[in-house]
Amino acid sequence: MTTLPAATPAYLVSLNDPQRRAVEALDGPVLVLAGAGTGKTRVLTTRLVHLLSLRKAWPSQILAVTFTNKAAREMRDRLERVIGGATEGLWLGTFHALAARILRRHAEIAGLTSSFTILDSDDQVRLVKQLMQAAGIDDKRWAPRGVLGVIERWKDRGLTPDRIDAGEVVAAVGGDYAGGRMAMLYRAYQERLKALNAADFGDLLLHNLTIFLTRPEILADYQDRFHYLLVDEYQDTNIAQYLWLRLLAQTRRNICCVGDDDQSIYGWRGAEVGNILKFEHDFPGAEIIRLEQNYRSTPEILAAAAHLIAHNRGRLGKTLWTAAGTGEPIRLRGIWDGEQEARFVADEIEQAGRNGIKLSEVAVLVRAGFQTREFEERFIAIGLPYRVIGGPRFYERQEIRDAMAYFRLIQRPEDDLAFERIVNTPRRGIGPTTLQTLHSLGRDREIPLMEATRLLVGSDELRPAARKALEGLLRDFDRWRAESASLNHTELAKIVLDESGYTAMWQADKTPEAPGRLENLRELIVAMAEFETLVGFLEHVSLVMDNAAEAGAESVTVMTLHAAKGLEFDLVYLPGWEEGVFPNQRALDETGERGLEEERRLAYVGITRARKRATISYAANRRIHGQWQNALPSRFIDELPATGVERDVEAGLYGNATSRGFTHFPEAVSGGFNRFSRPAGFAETPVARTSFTKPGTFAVGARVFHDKFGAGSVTRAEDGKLTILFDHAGEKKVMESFVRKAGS
DNA sequence: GTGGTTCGTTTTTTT
DNA sequence: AACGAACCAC
Repeated sequence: MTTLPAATPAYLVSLNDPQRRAVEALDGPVLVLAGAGTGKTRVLTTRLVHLLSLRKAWPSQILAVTFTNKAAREMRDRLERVIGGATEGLWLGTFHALAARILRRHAEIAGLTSSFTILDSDDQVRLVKQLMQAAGIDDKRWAPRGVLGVIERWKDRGLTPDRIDAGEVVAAVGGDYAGGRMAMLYRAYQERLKALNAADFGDLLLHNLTIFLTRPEILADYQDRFHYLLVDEYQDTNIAQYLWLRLLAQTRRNICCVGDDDQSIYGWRGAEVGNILKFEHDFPGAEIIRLEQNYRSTPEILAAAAHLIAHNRGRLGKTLWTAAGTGEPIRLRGIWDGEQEARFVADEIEQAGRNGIKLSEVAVLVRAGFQTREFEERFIAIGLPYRVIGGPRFYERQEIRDAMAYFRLIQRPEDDLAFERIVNTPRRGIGPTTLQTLHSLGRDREIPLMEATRLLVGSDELRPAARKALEGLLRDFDRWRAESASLNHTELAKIVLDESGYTAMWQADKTPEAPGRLENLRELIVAMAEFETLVGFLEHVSLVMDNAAEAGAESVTVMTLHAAKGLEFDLVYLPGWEEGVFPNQRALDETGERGLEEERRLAYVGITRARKRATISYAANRRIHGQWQNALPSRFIDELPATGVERDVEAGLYGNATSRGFTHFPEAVSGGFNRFSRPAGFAETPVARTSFTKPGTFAVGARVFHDKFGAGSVTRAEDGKLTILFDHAGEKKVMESFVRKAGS
């Protein structure tokens, strides 16, 4: 190593050699391969500290990207602790938050305005479903979620509809889904988003790419601005994110990516391990630094993890080691059924608690969310305090989204998705029929639903009850909007929830969840208070808000393996290591060998969460979807080392054969992607599409026909609104769109 | 338009 | 088994 400067800053002294190199290699491309528990976060923050204290760059010239808000928050907190409040101007955030910031500045280039909304997944699905129905595509044969999944994977790859149409991506995965009409649906979806002035999460990145590629001077500006780039969890980046980074780093080439190819577990949502594997190729002359000294786990835990992950091909390769002395062996337990497995785990944890282990240092890590239930039931039965991480996020809860829809609609009356969400919540007697009428007019005139409502309440088109309800709603919104100018936004929010009857709706609700929902609404108001404006708050909710109540009482943590990445516990329980469950059968079916390797990395992540002891278990019988099933031990169990693992399998679990006699299922189905290649079946039902007349078609005296009121004569015509004397229904005011020439 | 009943589905999940 | 969506009867 080079000679140390006279005064080595304190923050460098306690680093080990590779860590220090990773901190000090400020210029040029650097890839830090940081194994589990090797002090990655520390290196990242110290590097930022180093950059700033050497005055290599101002905070505003540094771009630091993370995946989760939690990671971004942690990094900022740690940084501020070391250097005080001087992080002002630093571009630190998630890919999506940073991309949104850039997109707001240049929204017009992507065909949006700077006030565009960011859709949540619920909005997305509803939108796709509508498009499918409009196109006459059966949404039962092809799940809207599936369609959305394909679109999102395309976006993950940076593919715009043009590039799909150009056939550039011959193997565009999922192109044959929805009867081969995916490309058309994708285009329609994007057009609809543009019309709504909205973007989904994928768009944030995708539009950034479009801006950078079509406006070189804007790209140059950002390239010039960011002197140093820092990227966390690089193994989780998708292609769009990779392209985004590459464009920004192209000129200065001061990019430092930190990641671990062995912990890449998000391939199913577009992450490309390839990005980390080909870093050297993309940035020639890149320095590769391996962090291999583990400060977390015992040698037994590391050996088990290493032995297992060695079964994967195409790794960059790392060998974790530790200075720590011998610990306990990994424990392996074969158990009769799932219930007894939960009993075993619960009893052990209870025992550990009595022996002075803090429950907050114990975790149960499962493959899939549904597996938590068995443990919860058992924990409740014996009174063991626990918490489940995951489940719906705060802002994904129904009541929060409903409330947000009200706020969105005040801010942007043309937000049709928000309108649809709350037009009949609480119940106002607005059903599908009325809604369809609104839609027809909106589509015909190309006006938002709110505007269509305004027109329709001035006519006799709607049933009196519906008309009255909508009139009231419209008045409410006009009033709220007027008040929003003078009132503070939390006050306004309270008024809206109160006057809309939304709060009352939940107060009247007798289900056990109702009180919790009211509590959440109060929490929402509290959260709002931290923001200056409603707009600022809306952005926060779409992009940044995550699960509250992280810390808390002394309790066992139950969560999925995915959620556990980045965390550590003294004692870790890894139940359900059975073929089909883990590795997950669907992962195997859909992505074959690649899927298997990702499952294996998941196992690796699981084991390496443990500081002192890892306990793996599997059950011979398990009830899945209410049906009892036999299960074979996971193949991963065979991949654990012979030494350092203590095996204890109940006698007679698998007949007389050992688990090894008749191993595993045949290899994954060849071809994969079986949900994208279903045989063609019955014909699709085309949806009847009424054709509408354009305004100004009818003059006084014209004979017309209306679906509801029958035939009649026009007595007055103005501005698309007609007064008609119907032969049987009397005189009515009617929107021109809803009548046609008599006899046609 | 609403409320009750049956039918079908069921990974992982951040932003 | 359990939840949500779709369907049917009021």
